[in-house]
Amino acid sequence: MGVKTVTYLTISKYRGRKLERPFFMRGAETVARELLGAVLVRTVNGVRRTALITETEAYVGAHDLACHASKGRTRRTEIMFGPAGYAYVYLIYGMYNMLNIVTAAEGDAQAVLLRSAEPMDDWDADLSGPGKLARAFHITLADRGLDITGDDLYIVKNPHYQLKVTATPRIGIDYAGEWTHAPLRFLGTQIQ
DNA sequence: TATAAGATCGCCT
DNA sequence: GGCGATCTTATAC
Repeated sequence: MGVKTVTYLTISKYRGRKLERPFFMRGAETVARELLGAVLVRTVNGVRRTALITETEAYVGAHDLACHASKGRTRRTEIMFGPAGYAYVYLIYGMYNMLNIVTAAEGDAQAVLLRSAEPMDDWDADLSGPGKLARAFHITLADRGLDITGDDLYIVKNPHYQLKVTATPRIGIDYAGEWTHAPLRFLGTQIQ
């Protein structure tokens, strides 16, 4: 597995359209691919922070043994069975929050994990991992169920701006049997 | 009520 | 490359 060495252009005047609920009401794989090159936006400590999404993973439903929803409909996974466009946040290893976005139809427990991003607009931050990304955007368990199409946390995409997409197996799911090697992790690299 | 393990990271050698 | 931190969740007793 190679180290990411691509340097992204700073797009300080990035403009795009805020993603509304229908965008998320599709399969997690499609949403995960199309989120590459989109921009995550949140105002943290009074400062508007933006980051170009460069790595995602799709968790495609209760039949996906890597997906937490494969354990069934529990208090933890309840949000994933709900409508699309809301945050599924959980704590891993006792210290890192993971930011996911619920996708697909209500009752179909799919979600996309945001794994890494490139800070934009002169923001000096390391967003090169899901724990670091969530920490920098101040995502915590208190944000479970947050509406991703609302005013607090949202995503903007310029359909004319595309990244080259590479698919690989997902990280850290060796327990997932036949699903361990499914190419559902997506990396976006700049097209020259 | 108790226990084991986890969609990670940072520090160590 | 290995390992410890730290706590929620699911599952077992």
